[in-house]
Amino acid sequence: MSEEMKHIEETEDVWSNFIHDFIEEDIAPGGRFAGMKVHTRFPPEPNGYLHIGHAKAIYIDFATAEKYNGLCNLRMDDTNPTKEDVEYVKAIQEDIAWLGFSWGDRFYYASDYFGKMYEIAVNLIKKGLAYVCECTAEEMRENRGDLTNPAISPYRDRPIEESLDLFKRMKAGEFSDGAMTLRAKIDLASGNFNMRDPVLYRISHMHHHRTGNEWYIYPMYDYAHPIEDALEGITHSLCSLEFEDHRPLYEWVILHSELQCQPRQIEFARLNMNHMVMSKRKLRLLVENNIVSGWDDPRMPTLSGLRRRGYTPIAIRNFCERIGVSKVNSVVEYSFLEHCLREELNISAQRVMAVLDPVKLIVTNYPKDLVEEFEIENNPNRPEDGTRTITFSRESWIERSDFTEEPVKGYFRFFPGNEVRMKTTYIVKCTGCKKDENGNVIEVYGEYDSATRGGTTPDGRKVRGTIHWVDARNALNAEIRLYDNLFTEADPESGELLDLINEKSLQVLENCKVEASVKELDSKSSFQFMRQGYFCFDSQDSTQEHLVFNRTVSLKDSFKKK
RNA sequence: UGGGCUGUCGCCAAGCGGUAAGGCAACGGACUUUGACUCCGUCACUCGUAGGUUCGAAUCCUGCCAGCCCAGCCA
Repeated sequence: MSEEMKHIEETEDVWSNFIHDFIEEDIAPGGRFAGMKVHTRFPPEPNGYLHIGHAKAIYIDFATAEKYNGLCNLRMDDTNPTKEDVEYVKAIQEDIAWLGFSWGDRFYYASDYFGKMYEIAVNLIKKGLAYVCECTAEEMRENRGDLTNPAISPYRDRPIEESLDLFKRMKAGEFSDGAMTLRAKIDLASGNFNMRDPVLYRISHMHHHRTGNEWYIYPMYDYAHPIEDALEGITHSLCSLEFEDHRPLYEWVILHSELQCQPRQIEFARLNMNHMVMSKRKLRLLVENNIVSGWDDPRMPTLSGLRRRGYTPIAIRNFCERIGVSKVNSVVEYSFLEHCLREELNISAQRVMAVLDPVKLIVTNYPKDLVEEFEIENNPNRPEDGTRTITFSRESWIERSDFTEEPVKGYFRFFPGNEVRMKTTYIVKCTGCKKDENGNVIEVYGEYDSATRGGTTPDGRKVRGTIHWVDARNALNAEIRLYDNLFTEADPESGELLDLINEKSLQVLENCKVEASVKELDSKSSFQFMRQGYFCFDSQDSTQEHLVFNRTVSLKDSFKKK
């Protein structure tokens, strides 16, 4: 079997969904796109940062093209100057590239096609398929009819020449915003409101981030999108479910535009997740009100926020792949995203030892001036990642929760009389502790067994507990930040903005102790924090004193009472 | 109320007339120099519901029920 065949077989094993069924039907002999290369597009409006919900759409658009050895374009859908800004364009490109998808040299703007769209509109008027309407927004609303009554349009039968003249003058900027619109002449009685003579063009004297003040009229999504797709030779225009009702209009525009390419629109359900808010409007409010530090605040569900929180592109892509594609309005559990990260980090993350809540351990029978070096693997799952050297001496920092005076049944870490393995070094027997006047443990004492170097037991005795630790002589003091989603489960869509903030989404742990080797590791690496989960450096603020604990990965209590 | 769409395990999701894949979560257990990871086991006699067609239905037909989307000069 050739590599290519193998690849195809593998990808087919991974997913199969209704979109593929349509595509396969289309590219099969005799199909709508027989013999053509599958061509998709991802068309964000540059009015905000991309979030995990967009990742699903990006994945579907790009991975579907990849699966059929086709192409996927990246296009800024910038047909509404009142909402868009260049600031977002770069961020969008960066996030998609970060996910590992490439649009090659096919980066476009809808605004590139304004001229062609205008020509097509003129032609529509000439064919009697569009007319200039002078209804105000209110009149339009009043005339729209309702579920059972058809719409009314007083300007519908305006002579072609008159519409042509008016439309040209609209373009020339003769009329003020809202004075008139260009409308398609379709069906005022349609049960589908999108077909009740939809607006094709509106007047706006606003400055456009790319075309400046060249245009006074801007095309509506329903008119612009099919033309953009057709001009780019898109075969499959994949979008979310709320556009199902727009498909007849999409097809109407394609048909009457008389363009060569006739793309097929296919809709899928957008991503919903518990514990996360995907509303761009709300995310923007958080940023504008400085409730978060920016779109890339690690508590945000944006791709840039998730990136700073330690998420990797592979984890997010795997997630998108495994949630599948369907037309069911579903809510994916956040734990599934966490799983995908954990799964990837377990393979790729470089390990390092750290103590979040330190208490000192003194090995009383260990020579005062002795320092021993040990080699420890960077990643037990991947020996090729090599080892690093750590030191061990008389005093170490251990986790406060790794010692107790009164062990519950099943507890097998430090308690007086119990032996514990300090990872990679020795087996240490707990001999007691020292407390302050309030009864808080301030030091733990133990005696090591020099015959157990490397953590082995020559006599074969079993030692169940193995703990992580950091040499007190050279430990780095660190502030570790635990990040979680900004939003709570509580009714994210209806609550007030401030009510949605989860105060526990950022916890700062001071006085954490991290092993000295950290300064030599790449600041973009993820690290596994023993027994607790993973943490990583914040790629925006990667000083050695600032580690970001990846809260997304299991903070569940690892010790279960039995 | 008109139009469109959807209902398979707590959550995703295969299935396309031949007798319910898989993943997440959960729960047992094994293993373990991370109580992690890994592994192994349990977890839908049933596919929104009521009928019908069929030797046979989650899959076809009909009715009903539930949910989502649409009356922006937003996308």
